[in-house]
Formats: sequence, C-alpha cells, structure tokens
Amino acid sequence: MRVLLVEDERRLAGLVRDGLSGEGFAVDVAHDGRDGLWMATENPYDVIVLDVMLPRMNGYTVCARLREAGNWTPIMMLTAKDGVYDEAEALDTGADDYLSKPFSYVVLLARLRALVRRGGRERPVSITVGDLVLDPAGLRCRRGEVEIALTPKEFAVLHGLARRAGEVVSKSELLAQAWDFSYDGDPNIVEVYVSALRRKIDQPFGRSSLITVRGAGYRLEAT
Amino acid sequence: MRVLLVEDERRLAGLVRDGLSGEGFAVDVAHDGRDGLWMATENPYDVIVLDVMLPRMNGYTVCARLREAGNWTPIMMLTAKDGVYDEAEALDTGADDYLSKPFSYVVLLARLRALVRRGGRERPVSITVGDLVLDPAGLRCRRGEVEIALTPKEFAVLHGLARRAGEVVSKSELLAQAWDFSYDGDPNIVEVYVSALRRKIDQPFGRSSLITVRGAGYRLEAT
DNA sequence: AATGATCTTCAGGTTGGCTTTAGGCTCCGT
DNA sequence: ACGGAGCCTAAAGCCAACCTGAAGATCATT
Repeated sequence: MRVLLVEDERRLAGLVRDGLSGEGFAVDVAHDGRDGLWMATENPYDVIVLDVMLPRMNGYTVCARLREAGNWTPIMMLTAKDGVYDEAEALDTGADDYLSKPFSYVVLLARLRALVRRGGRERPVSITVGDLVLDPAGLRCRRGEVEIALTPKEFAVLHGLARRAGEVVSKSELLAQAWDFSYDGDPNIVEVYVSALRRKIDQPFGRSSLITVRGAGYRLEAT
Repeated sequence: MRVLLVEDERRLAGLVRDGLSGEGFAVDVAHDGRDGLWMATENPYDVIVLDVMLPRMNGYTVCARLREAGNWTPIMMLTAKDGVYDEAEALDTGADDYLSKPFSYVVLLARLRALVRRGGRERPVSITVGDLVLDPAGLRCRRGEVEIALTPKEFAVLHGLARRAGEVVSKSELLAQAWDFSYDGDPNIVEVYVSALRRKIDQPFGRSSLITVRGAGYRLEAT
C-alpha cells in the first residue's frame, strides 16, 4: 500500500510517516506542491495525502492538475481550519475526502483506510465522441463494442483531442498536455502518435475521424 | 444553475432536492422516465440527474432519446449496484458520469459540480451570415447543411469579412488580419483568396454574397 | 541479464497550401 | 469608343508541413 504525503511542516510529516510506516504503508514524502505533483505523476500511489497550504503550488492546484491529467488516485486533503480555505472547494477540485487540522492520528488512519477500501471516487467523467468512448479511469478506449488497446501516451494524445472534439487542437497544445512541462524534443513526435492513433481508431473501422488541419493542428470529429 | 432530477423514490428525491436547493441549484423533479424526457426536452437544464430504474421508461432510454434529439446536457446516471445494469452501458448511451447507489450526498454534490464545470465550457461563438456559418474553434465552415472545406488562410480571410458582415472591408485590413505584420508581398494575394472563396462559398450555391466594392474593398452579404 | 513493450528519433517521400505570375476582363472617366 | 486602373483567375513553382516505416533508446518485468 503506497502513500504519497505532501506536507511542508517537517515535524508533522515525520510523525505521520513514521506512524503509517508502522501500519505497513510505504510512505513517500514531498515537501512542496510542485514536487508532490511531480512524484504523484511519476509513481503509482494507492492514496495521496495532500496539505492545502504548500510552498510553490497549493494543494487545490496540485489536485486539479492531477485530475486534469487523468490521474484518479484517491486524495485526502488536509485543511487548516482558519477559514480561508473551504472544504467544499477541496471536493470540487477532485479530492475524495478531507480532514481539518488539527487531527488525531487515529482518525487519519481510519479515514485513509476507508478511502483506500472504497477506491476513491468511482469514476471520472467519461468522454464520448460519436461512438468512440474514452474512459480516463482505466485508460481504456473503445469504438462501439470494440475495445481498443492504447498505450498511455496514445491515450493521452487522444484524450487531449477528445476533450475538445470538433475543435482544432494545435500540436503545441497536445505537446503541453501529453508530455512533461519541459519536453524539448522533436514536435514530430505528435505526428508519430497521431499516425499510430489513426491506425488503431480509424483504419480498422474504415473511418477518418482524426483530421489533419494543415498549419493549424488536428481535429477529432464525431464521424 | 438548473438541475433536473429524475427519480421515482420519493424520499430520496426529496432529500436530494432539498440538499441541492440549499446549495443554490434550482431543482425540478420528475418521477418517471417519460415525464423526465418531456421536461428535459422542454426546458434548458445545466445538468440532469437520472436514475436508471424508472417507471414508464428506463434511464438508458431517456438518455439515448435525448442524445438522438441533439440534446447534450450533461447527464449523471444513478445506477443501483445489483449487477443487472452495467455501468458501461450508461456511458454507451451517452451519459457523462455515473454514481452507484448508495452514494453519499457530498460525493453527489462534488461530482455534479465537476460535471457542470466541464459541460459549462462554452465554445467560442460561431459567426452566422445568412445561412453561412463559421466555427472559429474548428476552422470549419458550412452553408446551410453543406460543409465547405477551407484552408486556414481562406478561413482567415472569410473570418475577417464575416466579422463585419454587411460592411466594406478594405484589402489592407484583410491583409493585416490574415497575414503577418511583416508580410510584404503582393496585395494581389487578397484577390486570389477572394476568388478562391467565391468558387467555394458562392458558385456551388448560385449565390453572390461576396461583393467587390471597387476602389474600397469587399463586402460579405447575408444573401 | 534478457525480454518485450513503449517511447523517441530519424530520414525519405509525399502532399497540399501559399504565393507569384501573367493574360484577360470590367468598370469608369474622358 | 478608347485607355487605363483596378480586378479576376488559371496555372505553376516552391517549400514547409506532414506522413510513416524503421531503428535506436528507455523502461518495466521476469
């Protein structure tokens, strides 16, 4: 059971880490928002404990970014009870549960277990474009009844297109969405993936839903 | 924020209605499928909460009918977890998200908000000149029901004209809009594009909506 | 280590949009 | 009627954008 703890107060972080380790959790700790987002993106965790007030990027933003990126790991938000931050906002941005500071360790443990057990939120919003269905929770995709196997990168690119079905999405936008912030490779990579996607989602079905708009980008149509 | 709740269990419907009302939603309730379909058709809602098992018409059918009719209001499906109904089927018929009963009210609220937020993203306004429709987001154009393929440059020129439909737009204005600042080629290029546009948007339809105003520029009319 | 899957780079080939050119046409003033 | 300025448009060259197969690099798993 892997836990990511994003908490800048070193003392609290240490206590929680030690406690959870003793319960059999494998705990990674990040000390600011950006590191937390990075680690959550790079590793698969079973649950993330996320403080709201963090240096370099607040908890809401981290949470929202993860959800945007299709990461639906259960998130427990830690909110300081000084009234500035709203608990409902935590749930809005995609958190699954929250705990107000100060909290007792026993309560945290119980709620964490509950969260892991029920698997967090049931499912993210699915995207439908014609008879093409994307399920971000399982990184799954199908056209009609036919399941289509996609690699994570392929899915990310298709997801970026599907979220704005009917609109032209530029190559640089796709790059920004599906690749790391600081990817500086050949933008041609997008073409390579579009090509692969067409071979999977269009050709076998005799469709042409993934349109090239020369000089502008690509458009996914609900053919 | 208007919500349509289609749910036959009176007690549950009442609870949800009261809760959502308290959050500032305006809630209408229908107690069977056919009423629900009717109300959804007649009124504009921001989101629809739809039980699967309903008298007189089940949730899948209501959902499918709405989508067939071109109604794309975000739909949250409520599925009873007794295995008879499949969640995937909900997504198939065009639902945007689903929630398994029993669910907690907090979760429903959070997911509803997520749905509305996503569905609420409005596309850039399309421009209409008579029966000519321009969709800037998709770089698409059609006259009536007929889709017209335009290159990005052609679209840019037509867009410049359509935004000021009925007015005369000078060649230099079009140049400034559709070409780079640093373009120093032949202004004749505008004539070339106007020519190409006429061949595409007027000739096939026996129209003449793109008028030359000698010595001044061009005017697009809502013929 | 070895294997297989995925990601990325590379390079050759192709396409199609942009621009220029040039000859013909239209309008308008003289 | 005539000439010229402004406009139209077919045609063709050019070049950036794009496609795609293949090979190398990376990563995860056994």
